[in-house]
Amino acid sequence: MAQSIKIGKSSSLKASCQQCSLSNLCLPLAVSEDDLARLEDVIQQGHIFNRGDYVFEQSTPFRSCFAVRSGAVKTSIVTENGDEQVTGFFLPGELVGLDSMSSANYACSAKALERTSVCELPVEHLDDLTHKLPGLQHHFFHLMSQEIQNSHQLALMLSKRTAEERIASLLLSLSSRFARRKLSATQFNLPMARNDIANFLGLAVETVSRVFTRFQNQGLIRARGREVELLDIEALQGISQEAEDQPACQRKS
Amino acid sequence: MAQSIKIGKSSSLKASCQQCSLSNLCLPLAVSEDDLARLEDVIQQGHIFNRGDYVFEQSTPFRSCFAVRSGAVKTSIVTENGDEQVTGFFLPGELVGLDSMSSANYACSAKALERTSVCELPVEHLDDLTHKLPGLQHHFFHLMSQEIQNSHQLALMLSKRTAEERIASLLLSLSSRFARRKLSATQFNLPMARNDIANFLGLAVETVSRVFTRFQNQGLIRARGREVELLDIEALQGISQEAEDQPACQRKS
DNA sequence: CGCAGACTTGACCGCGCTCAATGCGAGTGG
DNA sequence: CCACTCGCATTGAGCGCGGTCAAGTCTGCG
Repeated sequence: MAQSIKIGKSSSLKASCQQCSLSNLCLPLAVSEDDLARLEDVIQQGHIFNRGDYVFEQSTPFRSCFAVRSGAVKTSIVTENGDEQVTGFFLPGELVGLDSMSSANYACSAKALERTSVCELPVEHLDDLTHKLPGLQHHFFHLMSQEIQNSHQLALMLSKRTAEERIASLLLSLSSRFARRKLSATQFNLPMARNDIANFLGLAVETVSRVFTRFQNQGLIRARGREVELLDIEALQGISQEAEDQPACQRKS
Repeated sequence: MAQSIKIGKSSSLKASCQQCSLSNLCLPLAVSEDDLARLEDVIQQGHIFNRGDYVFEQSTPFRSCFAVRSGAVKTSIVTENGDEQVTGFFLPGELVGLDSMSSANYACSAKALERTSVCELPVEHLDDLTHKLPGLQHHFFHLMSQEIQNSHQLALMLSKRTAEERIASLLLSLSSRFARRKLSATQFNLPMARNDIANFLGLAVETVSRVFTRFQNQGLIRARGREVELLDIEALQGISQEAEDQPACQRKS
């Protein structure tokens, strides 16, 4: 199923967290240099997954969180009925599995959207570590609370936003996350299929497709398959935050 | 604004967490008896809020989480545009504010839906405590991860469920949470207005109203204002989990 | 008693879903 | 090299759920 390759004997390819180009995203300032050394003993680097592989599957025993190093991961929950909800997309530097912390089993499945490498953080060791390093505990609380906030933002989108607003928001979110990694904010490849976008945003695939072409006709984006270029970011921001009231400048009183 | 009454000099009305009837919900088994004593030193009990009072407000400095002791609280986020999303309802024994943990400011507002008393857990002290009590850290990780899961379930509802399914789900959720506190699972008062239900479930107030009367006409519930009686829980469960496919017994192959 | 806010009910309509057909690119095998 | 297939994406036609707008009713409170 999931093809996981452990690399070497730990010395050869075991790049340290200190040298990792993502360290400022993945573990920002939370821990001192000394502490980093301890952390590295615990983290298992170099798991590789191919497109479609599961990093972990819902309802299997919870063992670890995973930091995405390269590639991309989507998480989703499945109900008894079999319908699925994509709950998030995770890009390099982001942490997957926080929704299962201290649970017996994984609360969602995590699937690689493309060839992806991750670092594994086994919880058993994490418990010890967070106990010894107060900064790390803080950091986890912070990451988890942000995960909650993200999910609340998603709920707001799903319940209040139109199709165009949702898609503009998603494009901008991806854009800023690429920018954080010093990649182009205006030109990138979508790691996920239209289907995943639709599911995540609570839309039909056809609607996603239609909005993409509409945006293209309006000159807001240029899209060919998964290649996307944002041509008018300000307009997209305007769409993504559209209020239901008229903007102040147009209101009567 | 928020009328917060600190009670006595701590000895008189300061019921201990051990004696609190909600302790098994609020702090289940996570800490030993000795540890409970330490915890009690930190928790401030007896804040009282009237209907409509804010327990805390979005974007004000984050200081504490709050455990609901009696009454009910709703949390909501507000965007720049001014539209609001109710993100949760909190009943006695449940913890409010986890989405702001380790943030500078509260990520949402919390408003009392009726006369409500809460216990306050100041984070500064919590940091020390979780450091000393490994069980408590676990407990918080667990509560926060469940909060994420709840929010993901909400997202699933908002993006996949019909109006009837959403309302059936909410009624059943409230029912089981009342039951956990040894209250009737079939007869209770809704702590929130139709408006709040509508906002939470991503519906219009009118739709909520219509579904309530439809359920009533079908003999599933009896509702008069905020008084609700669930007459056919099994039917409601059936509705809440309705699959988009035909049930297996009716499928062709 | 009267008012304001919450709730209900009805008529209408539009966004986005459904169903169905077609287009397109990549991988496969003859 | 083309023919074929399979998955994914696009486009069009039609319609239904739930939103909007507008009255009307109920409830609690001063």
